[in-house]
Amino acid sequence: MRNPPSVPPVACPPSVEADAGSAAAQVMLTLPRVMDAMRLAMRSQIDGPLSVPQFRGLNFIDRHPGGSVSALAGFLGVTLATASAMADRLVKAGHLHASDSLTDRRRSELQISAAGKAVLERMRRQTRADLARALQGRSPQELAALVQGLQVLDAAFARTESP
Amino acid sequence: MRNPPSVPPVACPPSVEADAGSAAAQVMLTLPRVMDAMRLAMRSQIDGPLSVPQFRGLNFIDRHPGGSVSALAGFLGVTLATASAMADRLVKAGHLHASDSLTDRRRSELQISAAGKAVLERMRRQTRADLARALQGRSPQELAALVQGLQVLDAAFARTESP
DNA sequence: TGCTGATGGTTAGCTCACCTAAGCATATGC
DNA sequence: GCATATGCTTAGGTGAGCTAACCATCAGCA
Repeated sequence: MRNPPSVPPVACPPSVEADAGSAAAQVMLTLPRVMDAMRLAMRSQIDGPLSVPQFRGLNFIDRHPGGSVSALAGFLGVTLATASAMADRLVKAGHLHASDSLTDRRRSELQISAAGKAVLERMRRQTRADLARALQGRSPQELAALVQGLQVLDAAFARTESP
Repeated sequence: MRNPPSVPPVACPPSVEADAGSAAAQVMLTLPRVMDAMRLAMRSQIDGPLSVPQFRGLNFIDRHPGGSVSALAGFLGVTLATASAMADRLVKAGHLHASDSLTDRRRSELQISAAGKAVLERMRRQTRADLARALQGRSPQELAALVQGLQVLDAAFARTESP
């Protein structure tokens, strides 16, 4: 049981009190709401109706060309079966193509297609714009606070993604 | 142009630059990851396997006893059909019970059951504890930044929930 | 060399969360 | 009193997730 450091080494004292518990409560309150908005923003895309998981998966393959289904599953935090099904749908939709690895014939290597890249790019921009619109009107201070807060979250929940 | 009240004007200048666009990008990056962790924390509950939407729904009814299916749908941001199905499952699971309204016989009034209340309470505590554990080790400053950031998000995406 | 176990994927079968479309019952407004 | 609006359900579909069972293939080793 540690008592809180009596004098936190900050130049600028935080204006809200927070411990891990109340931060957790705030996460439970806020995140689902915003995810809803994000899902909505993505679904309402004119042409490229990628779900949030599909968007993440496509992004992953974009950044890791030739990545395997297992790697995809690892990144998404789902089972192999789930990732396999998702890759299947993305291939069927023409966003990905899969080829057998030459060095390990069990493996299948995923590549993003030109069409997939285009969709991805459009989705990125559009969704980002939609979210940005919702954040319009927040002051620069608020936005800075938001980014900082999310970076903390990110660090706390980072799954080790290999470079 | 109002100056923004939810977060008091900070005396100390933000250490990150942020505009709505980059904040949006950070949201897209971070939120899905953390939602995954939250889903996981909820599913791994020994006894009360509520999904995130079910948890939210149960919470809503807990705070709004006698709430209708429409109200539930409105809160969750889903169609009536979806909310109806969800209420059905929750009733079947014994977490909720539904009764016909006396004043409007189309309406059905949802109440949380004692069992539901117990499950809800346990889930709340457990999930909160799980998330808090993930946030363990963050400094008080970081946690304060997180809470502030989330409050900004919350304000930006608040759906008007009736009193 | 051949067995054994780990790894990579797929298939089948299930639940839940979404949706749209269609339909039924009740309220309400003119 | 009839048209319209509201509350909800049913039917049918997709995607995301799971477990369990299974087939390949690879790698270690006796």
